[in-house]
Amino acid sequence: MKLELELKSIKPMPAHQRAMLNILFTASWLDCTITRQLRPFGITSPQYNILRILNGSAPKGLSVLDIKSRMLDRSSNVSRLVEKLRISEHVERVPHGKDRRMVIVTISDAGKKLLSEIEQARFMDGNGSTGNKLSEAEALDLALLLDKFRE
Amino acid sequence: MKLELELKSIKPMPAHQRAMLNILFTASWLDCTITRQLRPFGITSPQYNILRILNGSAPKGLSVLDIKSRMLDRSSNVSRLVEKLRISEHVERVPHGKDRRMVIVTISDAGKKLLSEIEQARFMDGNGSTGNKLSEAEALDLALLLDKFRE
DNA sequence: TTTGTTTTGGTGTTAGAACATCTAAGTTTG
DNA sequence: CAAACTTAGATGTTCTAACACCAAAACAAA
Repeated sequence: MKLELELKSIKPMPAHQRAMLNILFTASWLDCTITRQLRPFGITSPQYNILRILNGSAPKGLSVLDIKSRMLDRSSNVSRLVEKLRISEHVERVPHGKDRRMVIVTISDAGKKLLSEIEQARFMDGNGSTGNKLSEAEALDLALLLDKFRE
Repeated sequence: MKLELELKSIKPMPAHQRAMLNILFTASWLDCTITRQLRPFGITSPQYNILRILNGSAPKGLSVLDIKSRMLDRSSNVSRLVEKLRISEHVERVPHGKDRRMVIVTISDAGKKLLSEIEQARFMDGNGSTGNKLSEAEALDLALLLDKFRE
């Protein structure tokens, strides 16, 4: 649906403002659907984000700051999120050998299992994952425009 | 900067996933810059959103549910946000004549003044508002792709 | 009318975001 | 070496998002 209809906006907006509001609105919409998809698995969206980051760098682990620099939302509190994931046994924490300030976090087997379960469920869900209405070329285009938007 | 660089991602991502992550990342980035711009004015980003909505429908006011349906982030708690804005005297609340369940919220003169101050400051800021690196056509394109993404 | 349902807005609760601050370990410099 | 500074991570605090739930008013049906 067009943004103007979603927001019941009457007056037409300038193109740049429309793009900006649309980014915020679409992200909020997307975050909402992801949260809904994750709920049955007892995991939150930032926790899921961390798990995917760790999975991407497995079998090597990452330090807390490394995780933070790779996160979508960099204002979040990685220490506490990692602690939650450790309690639910989806990640493991080992002190770094050389630098005793550092903690290396790795995804556990249970964490990997959870990720694949979630991936399966999302695939089953709405005949493929969210946002697949776009063609391959359009998805590439969208990503490029967003990169440029942030410049 | 390219998303892959921002997130220090090594492996190339499928186009749809890249678009999705880019939406979330860009929105988080955008929200962060907006929050920083609003800080000197003692107002939060959802509060600012409400003020703009009310300004758009002034001099008529809107009910709480009407505001909610027009918000970017629809999960937010409009009652409490409006109460904050009422305390800071940027909005006024009057009970609806006919339907005593309803409350009509309108922007105050102080609220309008704040909005124009913010607009000025944002214009002064980074030689125009955020996201202006896009051409008019690109901004239109981006908005269209986001509309399609949500389908 | 009375009873049940829907709509509108407010509130209670919990987890996390947004900030600052703190401790310990490492690094640099005099 | 010691003192100053930097870095990594944890923690304390405040505010709010995300949910559920509640009360009152309007509405509908018997």
